[in-house]
Amino acid sequence: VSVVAERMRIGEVAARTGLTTRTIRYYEEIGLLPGGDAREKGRHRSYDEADVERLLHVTRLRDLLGLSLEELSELVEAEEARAALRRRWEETESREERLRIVEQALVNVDRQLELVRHRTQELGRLEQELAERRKLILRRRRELAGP
Amino acid sequence: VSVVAERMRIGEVAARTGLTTRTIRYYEEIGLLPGGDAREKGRHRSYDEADVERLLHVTRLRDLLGLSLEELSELVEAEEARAALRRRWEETESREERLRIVEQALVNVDRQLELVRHRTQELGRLEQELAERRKLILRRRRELAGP
DNA sequence: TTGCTCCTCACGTCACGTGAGGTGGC
DNA sequence: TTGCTCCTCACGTCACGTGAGGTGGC
Repeated sequence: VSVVAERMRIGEVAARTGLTTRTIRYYEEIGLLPGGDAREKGRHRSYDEADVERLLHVTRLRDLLGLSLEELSELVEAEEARAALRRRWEETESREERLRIVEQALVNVDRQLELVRHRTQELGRLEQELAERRKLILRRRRELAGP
Repeated sequence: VSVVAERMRIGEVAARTGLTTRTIRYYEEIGLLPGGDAREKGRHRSYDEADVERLLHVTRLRDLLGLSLEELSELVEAEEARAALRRRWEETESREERLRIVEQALVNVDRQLELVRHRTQELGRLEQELAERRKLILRRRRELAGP
């Protein structure tokens, strides 16, 4: 029993994602967001819940990993393909095809995990160095306050 | 016994920091890098070890924390003031002034530490969610491979 | 029907990249 | 003196911001 997808306009998507409408339109322009292919010029854009989640995920990767939009496109492209395939999941009775889809999803999430962990390590090193500096400062302060 | 500061030109600084000469000149242009105030137009720029370390630190904050150059300037401004004051450290016999310098350095490093830790937390949450997703995918794969 | 939101240009900005043509210093 | 590096414009690009003027749909 599938529910009809809740449709929203760009303003609501902007409010829910914290992005501007300009940014959302720009992402469609460069192909990062699919964008209703069959929209007549001048008519309003329409989005659903999946679009919001996609935007939230993409912008999180953008901010936390510092990726360019082109890199993001590549990273998420496979994911898109997966989503498209997943829509065919129900229709797909072939076990081999289902395995292919799942395998692809795994490669994808693993790539993202690797990037996140690498970043975390770099941040860890930076934190260590800052903490070391802090110690030095504290020591100097103690010496000054001392006898 | 202080050593005469090792002077280098912009190309060497670029090589050692991984930045382009254009970026280094741009940072000077916007005031992020002090830049030899008294350089005759057309003459070569000159840098020392401290400049290299400053650039390395600043670009690390830029990349890992995603700060704008203006935010970076503010964050590092206090640091610059500190460095300037530190040069006067030797000449400063006043205990109160030395304490002020050390106190300022502490505030500064603490601000940077807070930003780093906040980032680390956000990355941690993202990693958790991705790991969760990975589990789901693995479960699906098992089900497909099963009987 | 009236507002509010959305639409499409189109120019501005930030943080540089990329030459073009010319001078400096080991 | 000859190369190589550096110099200063100055225009291009990426990822949007910011209006201007006009239409769409509850």
